[in-house]
Amino acid sequence: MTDPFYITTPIYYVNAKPHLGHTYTTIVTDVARRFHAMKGAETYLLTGTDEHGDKIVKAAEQNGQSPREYVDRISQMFADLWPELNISSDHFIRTTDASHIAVVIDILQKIYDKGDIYYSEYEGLYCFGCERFFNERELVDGKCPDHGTPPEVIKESNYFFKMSRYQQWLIDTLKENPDRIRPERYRNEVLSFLKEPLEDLCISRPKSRLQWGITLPFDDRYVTYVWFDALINYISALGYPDGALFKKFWPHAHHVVAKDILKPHGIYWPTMLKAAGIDVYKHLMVHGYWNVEDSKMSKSLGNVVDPIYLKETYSTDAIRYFLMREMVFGLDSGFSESAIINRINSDLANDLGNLFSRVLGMFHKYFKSTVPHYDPAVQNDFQLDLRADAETVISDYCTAMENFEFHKALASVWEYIGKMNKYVDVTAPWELAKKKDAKKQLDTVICNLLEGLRVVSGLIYPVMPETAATMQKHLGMDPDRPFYRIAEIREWPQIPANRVLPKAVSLFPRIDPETILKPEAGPEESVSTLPVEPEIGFDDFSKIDLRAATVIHAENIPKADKLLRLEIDLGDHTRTIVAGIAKFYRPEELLGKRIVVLANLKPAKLMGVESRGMLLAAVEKDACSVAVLDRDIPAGTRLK
RNA sequence: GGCGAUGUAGCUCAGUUGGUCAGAGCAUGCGGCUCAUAUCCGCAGCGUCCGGGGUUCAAAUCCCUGCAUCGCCA
Repeated sequence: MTDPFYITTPIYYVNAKPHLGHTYTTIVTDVARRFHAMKGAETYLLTGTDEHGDKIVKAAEQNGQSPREYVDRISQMFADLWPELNISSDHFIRTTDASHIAVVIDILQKIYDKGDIYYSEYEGLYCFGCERFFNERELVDGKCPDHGTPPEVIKESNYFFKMSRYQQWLIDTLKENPDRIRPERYRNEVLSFLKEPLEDLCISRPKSRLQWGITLPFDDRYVTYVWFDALINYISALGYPDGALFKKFWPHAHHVVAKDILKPHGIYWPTMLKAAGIDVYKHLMVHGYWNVEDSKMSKSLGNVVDPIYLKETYSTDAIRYFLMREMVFGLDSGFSESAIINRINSDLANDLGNLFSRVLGMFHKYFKSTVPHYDPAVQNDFQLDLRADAETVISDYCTAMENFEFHKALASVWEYIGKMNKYVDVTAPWELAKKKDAKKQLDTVICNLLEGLRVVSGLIYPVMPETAATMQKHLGMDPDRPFYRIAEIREWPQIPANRVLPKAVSLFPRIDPETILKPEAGPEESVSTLPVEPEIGFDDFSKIDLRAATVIHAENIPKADKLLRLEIDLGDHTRTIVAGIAKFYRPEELLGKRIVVLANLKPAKLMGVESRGMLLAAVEKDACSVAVLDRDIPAGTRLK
């Protein structure tokens, strides 16, 4: 009856810890899966990790581990995180799994036998420091952006997948299936990309450069390019080609990805599937980015986007709600802790939590915790009809959820919550309780409110499963039922008369923004009153590698009104640093200055620019002065 | 440089085919209730619907142009 529902996250690249972006994507898939289960579908949720490629080898080296040890460790961090956020996948795939590797080899061989893979020589600009090719655009003044050295032209032979052969087919199939890639803007993006001739895809890396990958079945001197390997996870996980899961779920595949990996999923993957003789996935759902504003100046950005920090500070359900309510699927959204607190306080605490509390409070007070008899005949004494409104909200909600318009789905539920609050106000049960002849009315009013809460609890389940369960427990519903199907939620009334309900609890305590956002005051406000840091010894100081450096280039970073990007000369090499002084210095003011740089600071990415070190400056709220050396000294000289 | 998108109240955004379209939520101010987590309900603002031109009886909505922001591509 209801189609099976197969939904995937991308497999996450294990060169970094899980962060907010991974969290959002994965929660989306979990919410969608739970919703489809409510519609009666058999569901399958796949996530996992992508573990091959040269970036992994580098990251492992930096951590002093073998690639295997490293990927095991990071992969486990992902696997451990999802249950913390109430996400349970049906399978967690790793591209280092033997079963996955076997399928990749199978697909490669199939496409190779078909004649869609050929061997060819390639010439390009190669940086030996980075161990990778660059194209002209990526170079800065013709030099490697990381090493400051000019790349060399080298020739390399590789295997290529004839992606170009499927260009017209891909265009046609996208036009025949206008909703394959959603939202529409991303479909248009892919189509516009396809207006230009498609280049064939290089799918191998010589082992002289990279060993950490899947060896090509037809040439053991090469390993498979990481994207070609990775995408296949979506079918290898289901036991392609003959697995029962593959047969059942693959025709109903929905991939959820962030917009940065639109091209591999919108172009590489369908052409790969076509070449291998496999049907294309049903939907590719593309979402935007969370633009993070750090509200706590002294806390690193990393902390705020750390899923565990968020969960521990705000609760899993609150974070899930915030992410689903705040972002319009497909568009970018702002992320800040004050926005989270705002949502929690107004939507969760004031609207839903307080409604739950006031309804159950009256119920226990007026009915001694025992559910009264529901008499539909007593309806209509008031202008509001919670039962009819429930029908409407359930329909609106379902439509929105099916279209991945989670924010709309939740907004419609909250509209209903608003109606319930209004209903309490208009019916004024506390007045009815005082009148002797209004018992029947009071019964009906409370029953309607309990039923309304039941509907709400059912609908919020995909987003807030814990809260749904708590509400249902206090409404006397079956505690063993994880969720209710849409068709069941529609039935009204359902809460049995005479059932005794447990005392209410507070679903969402209000959060005082001060307690979370205040404690670690930013250096901006408090520098003048801060005591000097605790004493350190000389050995502590000697860990700090300060160097004289000359600014050879400076520019503003687009979109970042506080940041400047500086190229600095350190004597034997140059490097890029990012400085948060754009409000006080124009780029040209800094050119040629002899500044002081903390040279052994761990690199960090700011607004997409990697900063390798930081300059020293005296900073307060409205002023800033960069430390400069007052006499000539060679760049690179150490300060001590 | 090419293609595309967006620009609506302090903030985040709805506004389908041009005619109650000037809206919602949050924030702000005022009033009301007391069942409730100082919550809830009601009322009130503030907008040159980016600027300029045009089509039309009528445009936030269509056309042209300028500016700004963003995305993709080169």
